[in-house]
Amino acid sequence: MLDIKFIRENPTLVRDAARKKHLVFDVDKLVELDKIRREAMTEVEAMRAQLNATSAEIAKIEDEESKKKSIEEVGSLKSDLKNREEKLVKLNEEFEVLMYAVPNIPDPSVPDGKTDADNVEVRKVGDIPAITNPKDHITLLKDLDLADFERGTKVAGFRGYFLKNEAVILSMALWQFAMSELRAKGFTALTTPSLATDANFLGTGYFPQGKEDVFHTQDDLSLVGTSEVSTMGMLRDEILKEEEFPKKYAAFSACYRREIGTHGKDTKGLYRVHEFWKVEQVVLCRADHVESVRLHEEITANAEELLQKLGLHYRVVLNCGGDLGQGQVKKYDIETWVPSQQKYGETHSASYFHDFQTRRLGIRYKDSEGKMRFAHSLNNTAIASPRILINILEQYQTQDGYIKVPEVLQKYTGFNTIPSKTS
RNA sequence: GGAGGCGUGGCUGAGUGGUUGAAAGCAGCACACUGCUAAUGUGUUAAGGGCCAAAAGCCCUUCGGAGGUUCGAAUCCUCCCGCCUCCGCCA
Repeated sequence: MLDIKFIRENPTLVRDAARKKHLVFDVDKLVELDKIRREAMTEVEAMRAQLNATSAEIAKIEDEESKKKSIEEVGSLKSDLKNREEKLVKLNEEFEVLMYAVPNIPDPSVPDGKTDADNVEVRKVGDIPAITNPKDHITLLKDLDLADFERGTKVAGFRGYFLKNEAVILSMALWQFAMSELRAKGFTALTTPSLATDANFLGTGYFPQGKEDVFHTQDDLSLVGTSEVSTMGMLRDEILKEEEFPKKYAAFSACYRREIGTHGKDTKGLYRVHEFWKVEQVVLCRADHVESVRLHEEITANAEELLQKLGLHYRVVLNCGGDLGQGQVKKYDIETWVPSQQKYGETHSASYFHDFQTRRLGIRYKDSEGKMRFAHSLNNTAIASPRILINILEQYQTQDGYIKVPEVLQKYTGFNTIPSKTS
């Protein structure tokens, strides 16, 4: 959500933002509605003022007879007011719908483009591992008895899976590794609720537009697709202390995604699943663009450092306008090398929002001049598993059929290799 | 599952139908004073919004949330949410 005053003064910026993000949004309609709404508001408020003044007078009247008379006189004013209030409520509802659909303004450095195919590569890090005839992760998982997809779908339906044996331990090692690294950088470790109320989804920008993408329960709670929802929600309606900034959280939770728009895509294996686990970096800072940018680079670097320590080859891409979410100002995706496909697959996503989320969530602080301000927010993946297992298994496979465990994980796994089970 | 209690400003906490947007304390800010670095005194400090070019000013809304009663509600009624206590149940 943006400040209506900003929208009023900069309709062109909003219009351009929608165009760049390839979103349909009618700014002129919003500005016009805002005008009508304010006129109605002024009217209603004037009537309320009159009513309030009259009530105050009535309180002072001693004589019962004239008191009664004054009370009767208020009647018509009240019914008139009620009518106008009802109209105003409707206008406000319409206004709110549009306000929740306003796109945030992308940074000028965001390239034009429609889909992820138009994203711009920023850098490649590490070397493409030299593996002849690499097996894909599904084959590896089956050969080494690390997953069961058949019974996964039996139990959980399409995209269901069981991880088994070393794959389980490897996943847990990854979470521990990510947590330890981030804690060493001053992040606060959290486990967060996977079930959350609508307000949290609305506040982070996933609702109302993305309502179809999440699982709902019969108790008005929905399953989060990322712990960003619950972590940001944790601070909803709070007034924070400026000196606490930047607040950095390493938030771990199960994540659930319906993947309704992707039915035909990535139907095999661990790349696109309904249920996974993720350590997420969530950061709040003071309302300062430069600080947001600095931290955005920092959380991107944090994720890269994890990948480097894991010895994985990856690249960073700058997402184009069409590949940005409604609230995102700028986003880097980190794509990690998948040898069997000879291409990169998305494993991380780092974005910043300015005050788009915090304005919806009501996360504020008092600045040094005593002015109330909305904080800025950012987030990035640290490690999402099982997806990252694809890259590890494939990049660490050997010609002999076993898989080496990345050195930094060995102290968590307690083993150095995942042996081949096939003879 | 049963019974009861509670939810007030950054924090603690008073307030049960009419200048109460809300006492008091703490914290914050400003000024004054003190030769000692923190105390004392005085004043001041809620948020969101509308009118306005802006300031000043005026006005509206907000005492967990949503409705209702009333000329008038933090205060009465209904529902919902959250917290606490006791009993039961389960581990």
